[in-house]
Amino acid sequence: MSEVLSILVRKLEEHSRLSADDRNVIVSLSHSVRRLVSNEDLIRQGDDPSVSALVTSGMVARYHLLPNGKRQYLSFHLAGDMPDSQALFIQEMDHAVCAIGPASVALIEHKDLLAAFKRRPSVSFAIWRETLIDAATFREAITNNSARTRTARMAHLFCELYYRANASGLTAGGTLVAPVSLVQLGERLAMSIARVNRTLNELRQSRAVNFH
Amino acid sequence: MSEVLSILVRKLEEHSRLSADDRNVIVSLSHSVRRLVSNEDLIRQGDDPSVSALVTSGMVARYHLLPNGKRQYLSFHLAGDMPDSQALFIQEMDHAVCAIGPASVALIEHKDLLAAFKRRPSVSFAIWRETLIDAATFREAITNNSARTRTARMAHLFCELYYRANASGLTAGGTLVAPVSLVQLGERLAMSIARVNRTLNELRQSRAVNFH
DNA sequence: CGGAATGTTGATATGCCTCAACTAAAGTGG
DNA sequence: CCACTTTAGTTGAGGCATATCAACATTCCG
Repeated sequence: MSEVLSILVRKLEEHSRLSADDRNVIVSLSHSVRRLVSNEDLIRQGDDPSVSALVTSGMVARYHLLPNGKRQYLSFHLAGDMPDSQALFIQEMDHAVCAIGPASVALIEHKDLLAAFKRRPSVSFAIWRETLIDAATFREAITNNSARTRTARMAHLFCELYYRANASGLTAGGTLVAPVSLVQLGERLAMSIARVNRTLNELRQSRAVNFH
Repeated sequence: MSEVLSILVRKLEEHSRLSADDRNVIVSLSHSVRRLVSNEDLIRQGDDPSVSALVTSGMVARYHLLPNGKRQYLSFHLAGDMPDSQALFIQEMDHAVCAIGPASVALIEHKDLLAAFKRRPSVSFAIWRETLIDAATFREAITNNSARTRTARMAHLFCELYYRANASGLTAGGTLVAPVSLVQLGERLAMSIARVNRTLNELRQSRAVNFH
C-alpha cells in the first residue's frame, strides 16, 4: 500500500473507471523513489530501461537529442504522468526524459507492471488509454508548431499545460508553477530565444500573467 | 478465417511475437470491407466510431481540420496499419482520416476487438505496441517539422514512408507508389506549395526519383 | 473536347533567425 | 558578506528564407 502511487490512481481515474481491485493492484506496486535536480536526465535516448517512472512532484520533459547537440522538446509532464510508459513495450528509447526544475519520480519495475496487467486487464487498458492521450497531445504539437502563428502557438502550449495541471488539481489561484527557461520554450515551440521573449511580452501585454 | 486479416498478423509480427492461438483469434475476427475513393473521409474529427479500420490497400492519412478550413496532415498509413485504433479507448476523434488515392479498409467492431483482447492479452499488447510506434512517429514529426531544414524535412518523410513500406513488403524495385499531392505534402511538412515544389526539384537533382 | 484540379515558375514583401551588446539574477569562493 | 563568474533574460539591427501572389502549363476527368 503506497501513498505515492495513489497519485497514479487519481490520474487514471480522470479518464478510466477502476474497480477496487484495480486500485489495490496499483497502490500495491513496489517502487523506489528517485529525486532529480534541475536539468538532470532521467532516461537517455537509446536507453533500454527495465523500470518506468511516475512523476510524483515537479516537472519533467521529453526531448529529442539532435545530431548538432541541440534539443527538440516534445512534451512537458506533471505529477501523475508516466512519461516513459512506452518503454514497457518498446525496447530502445527514441527520446530522452529530463527534469525541468527539481522533481521526483517513483520507479516501478516493468515486470511488476506487466504482472499487474495480467491480473487486472482493466489496469492495462487504463494505462494504454493514458498513452493514447499522450499520442493525441503529440499530434496537437505537430499542428501547433506547424500551422499556427508564434503567438497562438505559445498561448496554446500554456493553455494545454494549465488545463492538464488543473484537471489534476495542480494549480492554485489560476496559476501554474513551471520553471521552464526561454531556451526550453524555444526548443519546444520552434522559435529562437529572441522571438520567445518578444512573443511572451505580447502575451503579457494582453492577458496571461507570466513569471519565472 | 480471413485472408484480409492476415495482413494484420503480418504487420504485428514485424515487432511482436504471436502464438498460433493469437493468430487464430486475429484472423477469425469478423469484419466488413469498405472501399474509399480518393480524398474520401473514412472518419471525421469529432466522430465516435464503434469500429476500427485496418488498411488493406492504398494509402490513408490522418489530419487535423483547422478552424480556417485548412488541414494539417499528421501521418500517412499503408496496408497493415490501423490508423484509428485509438478510438478503441478514446471516445471522440481528435482528428480525421481520409484516403490518399483509392484505398480499401477492413472494419472491425470494437466489441469484437475487446473480446479478442480478453481472450488473448498478448494480442492487445501487440496492438498497444503498434499505437506506441505510432506515437514515436508523431514525435518524430514534431522534430521534423520544427527543427530541420525544408530539404531534410522532406527527405526524412520520404525515407520514413519508404522504410515502413519496405518493412511491410509494399515496395517494388526501390519504389513506393504514393499518390500524395503537393498540397498534401505542404500541409504535412508545414511548407507552402511553391516551396514543396522547389524542394522536390532539389531532391530530384541529387538522389531521389520522384513522380506522381 | 472543355473545364477543373494540379503542378510550375518568377517577383515581391515580410517575418524570423542570427548576431551582438547589454542587463539582471543566481550561484561560488574568498 | 561581498566581489566575481556564470547563466538567463532583454533588446536592436541586418540579411536571408520563405510565404504570398500572380500568371501560366499540364494533367485529369467527365
